[in-house]
Amino acid sequence: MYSEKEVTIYDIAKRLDLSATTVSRGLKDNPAISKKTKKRITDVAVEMGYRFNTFASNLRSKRTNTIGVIIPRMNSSFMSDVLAGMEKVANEANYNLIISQSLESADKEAVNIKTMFNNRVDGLMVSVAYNTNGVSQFEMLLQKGVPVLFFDRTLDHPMCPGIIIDNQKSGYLATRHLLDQGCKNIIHITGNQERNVYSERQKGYESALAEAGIELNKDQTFVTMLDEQAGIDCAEQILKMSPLPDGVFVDNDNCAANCMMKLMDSGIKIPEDIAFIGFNNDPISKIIRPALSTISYPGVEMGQIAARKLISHLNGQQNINSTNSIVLRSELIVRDSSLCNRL
Amino acid sequence: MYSEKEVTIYDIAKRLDLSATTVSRGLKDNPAISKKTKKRITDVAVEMGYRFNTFASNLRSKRTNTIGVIIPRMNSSFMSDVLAGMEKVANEANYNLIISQSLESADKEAVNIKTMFNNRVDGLMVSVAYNTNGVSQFEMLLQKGVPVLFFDRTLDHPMCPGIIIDNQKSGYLATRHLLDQGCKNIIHITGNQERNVYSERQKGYESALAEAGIELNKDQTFVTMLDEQAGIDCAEQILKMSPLPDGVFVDNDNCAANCMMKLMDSGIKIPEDIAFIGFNNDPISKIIRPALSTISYPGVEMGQIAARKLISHLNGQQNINSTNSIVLRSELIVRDSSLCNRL
DNA sequence: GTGAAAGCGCTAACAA
DNA sequence: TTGTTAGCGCTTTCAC
Repeated sequence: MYSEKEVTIYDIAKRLDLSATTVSRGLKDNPAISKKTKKRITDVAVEMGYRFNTFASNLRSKRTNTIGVIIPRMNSSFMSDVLAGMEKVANEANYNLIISQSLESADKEAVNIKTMFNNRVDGLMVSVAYNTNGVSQFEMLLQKGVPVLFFDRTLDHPMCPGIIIDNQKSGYLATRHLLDQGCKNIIHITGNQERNVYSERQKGYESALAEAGIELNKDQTFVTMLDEQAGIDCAEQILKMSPLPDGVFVDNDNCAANCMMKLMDSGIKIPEDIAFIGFNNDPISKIIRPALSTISYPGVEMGQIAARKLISHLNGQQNINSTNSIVLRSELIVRDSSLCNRL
Repeated sequence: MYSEKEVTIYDIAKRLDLSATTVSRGLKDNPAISKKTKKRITDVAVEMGYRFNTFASNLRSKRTNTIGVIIPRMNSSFMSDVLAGMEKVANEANYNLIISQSLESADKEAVNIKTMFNNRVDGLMVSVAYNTNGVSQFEMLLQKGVPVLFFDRTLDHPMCPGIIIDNQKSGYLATRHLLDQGCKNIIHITGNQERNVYSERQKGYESALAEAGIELNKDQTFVTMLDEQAGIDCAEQILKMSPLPDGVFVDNDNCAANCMMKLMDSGIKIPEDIAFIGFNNDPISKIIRPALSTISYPGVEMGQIAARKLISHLNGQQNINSTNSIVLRSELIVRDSSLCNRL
């Protein structure tokens, strides 16, 4: 496939009557090499069309300066914030990022982990798929001393810290806010209860109800994929309920938005008939009318902290196992979709 | 950093009293190796915790089975569709994807190209950054016979085909639709006119106006970043105009949505006072009220076709230079935001 | 169906 | 400040 033979440091060395080592050092900006020699080397390298061979380098040095990231999907505002945060920190520390999507499939995630493993990532940051089960797929990495860190959707593992928000408190705050508005019959649209983020929010929902002396009704918790279709499907279910709920707490803004629209299209008034609150503070929550109340989620910060934590471990500055989890601040954001004031 | 010594095919070979060659073949499922030997090899590999060394393999074989993708950002619904399409095709053909973001910066893009180059991608697919200038940064790849293909935001290069939609026609259709609704004073909110996608849409806008006998007013073309802030800024500019425009065509749905909301918050009625049409058919266009008219953009298909094209070149099935560009179908989608019928 | 030998391009360790 | 030597782990080539 290649039209010309590759130029190596040996070719440059021969041309300049130097050793390959010197050329290697010169290209790496090693302080042991004189300015003059460096310039000669880089000039000839450019002239000869030399390109650095990452594979040979990695093979020899056994370091890749690459960090793997596995996420469910990149097409959410939250995730791209996280990635932006990680990228910035990694870049400044001279690490590359390999990003891959599990597309919410545990199988695909396992394949991605294996690929990362074979590509010898120095460390791995993961937000697990919807249906991921157990932590065994990470053992091969940990056994080789490759640190694994979870963020957002975490798993419990003694070796792997998690960067999270207080999901239970957030679920409590959201539910409590609806209760404060006078809602008495509140639906929680959530995700797989195996995922910490969703089960914690459910706990928060339950504790707020309990505190208000409202009995928990399991039929009022909808476990879904939290995508657009789920929002529409839930709306249809809600329309069949009697009595109608007077409040809905959805663990995802996009899902909430679709649910809301479907209900409004069917003549339901929001917030008068049903109050709504979402989660994540996605841009859509500001655009939709009524504007969607939600819980803020510090994506950029989460990405930065995760990357910083991992890199400081890789550089030997701070062992990653010294922390179990880091909890970031999240906040209730009240907008029109929940302001019904029925009291 | 690694706790144990790495297991190599030699270790497996020694243990099984075979040669490294045989082990390599066994792991690769080479037909020359007997079923029984294969099983012994894979079993011992697992037992010993062997992991395939991609670097050594790539170094030796001079192939990476990796395709690079450089895009402005991943956080749009359109781009994640494209990536999903590429990923599927690449996966099936046994290629890996390395994805990186230019974040709309030509400098970062150039760095990414270089990284891809050093990582010896077999081919590269690019949608260029907002301010990319010229094509020289791709020459190093082309000189080494690494094929480069553009999609969406393309550059003109005799060696690099582009996968696009008919942006001019789409711009024409959008503008024409507003004219058909009786708009006579139409703003076009677009991006850098160096980018084909935006200049072509501007051409379409201009030709529709010309056809309707409306004189072009350069003040009615806003060149912006097309992001959320741009939408808000444009709304503020529009509010200062006298007379107010009666139609707005925005080259991006998200930008359009933010512009629309800002105008509505200021008391403008849509579509009665100002009709709106966006571009891309993002999910937000369906959620916003009034629902946003737009131009559909076949992201998944674009990704699949781009990947298929590149891979068939890499496999020697069809030379990539035989095509200059592939134009996909896009369509006008009429929703409430443009239905003002002033005629 | 299996093996021996060579070398991909780089850098670590040691030497000068 | 620069050089020598060796070897990272794999696959290719040729041989049987």
